[in-house]
Amino acid sequence: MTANEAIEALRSRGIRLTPQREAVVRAVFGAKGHVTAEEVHAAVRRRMRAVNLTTVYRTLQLLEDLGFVDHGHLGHEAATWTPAGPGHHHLVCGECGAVEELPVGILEPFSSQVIRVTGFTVDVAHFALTGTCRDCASR
Amino acid sequence: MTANEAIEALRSRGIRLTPQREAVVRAVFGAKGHVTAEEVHAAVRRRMRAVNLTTVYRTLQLLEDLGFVDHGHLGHEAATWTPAGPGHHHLVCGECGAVEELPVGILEPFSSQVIRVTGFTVDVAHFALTGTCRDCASR
DNA sequence: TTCCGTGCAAACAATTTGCAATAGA
DNA sequence: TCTATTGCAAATTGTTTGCACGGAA
Repeated sequence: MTANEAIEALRSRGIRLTPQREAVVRAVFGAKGHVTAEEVHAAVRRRMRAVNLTTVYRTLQLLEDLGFVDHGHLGHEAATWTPAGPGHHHLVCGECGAVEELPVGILEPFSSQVIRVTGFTVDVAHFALTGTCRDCASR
Repeated sequence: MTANEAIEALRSRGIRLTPQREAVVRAVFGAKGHVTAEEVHAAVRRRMRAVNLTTVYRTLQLLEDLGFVDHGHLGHEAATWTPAGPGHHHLVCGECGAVEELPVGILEPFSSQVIRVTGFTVDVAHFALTGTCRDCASR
């Protein structure tokens, strides 16, 4: 889904299209990777005079409810948003903060085992796993 | 490690043993499972007149630095502490909040694959995975 | 016109920090 | 004694909420 498609989807569902919402959509879909609400806020401000952080949060929430974006937690800090998609798992180094992305498929055997044993459907992408990266481990 | 052992270990390392610290140690080691700082605070208060929440946080931090306890995150709310140990992984149901514990061993094949491919040593127990439990999934 | 959406300020929860008073060793 | 530890209040960070005004449809 592209920014334009998301905007069109909003309109066709009868959801009011405001310049703020359009700007937030473009910021999330236009970002390279994960963005925090603050980052979206900053990006939006670059194009519009003033948009409230609250509005950014509310719009991200709306977009998530509609299934257009997802959010996850890379660590103790702010949540991050991405356009909705298959997602990937994150490994965050507790020492240096480096983030490594893994395709969710790598956890596939694990997820199926879990669902078989416990009935739990795992949402692998929501919380990151922490650990120690190669560089920090070798110190 | 038991509460008494932890207390003895503090003493033998020349770390000042205050009644507050002793109480926090007993609260964490005496709890059935994971406890939040608030819960430790409440438990401690049951035995002592007044201990500050700040002191509870500081003591938990100290105990963690010494390797006597670990903390993890089950969801968006408060962190939880447990006596240090092999740990287990947590699956939290996003719908109903049910928590399922898994021995970390179940992730062993995954962890070794990750360390082989990326060099990352995964700390499987720190953040919980989210998902949907059997009951909620069948609704 | 009619609500929905926005901005603002204030509320929130979990946790941390500065600093003076206090109490272990 | 002398420094580590405590308590208290205030600061922080990320996020949410209440409410009156303003703007999409």
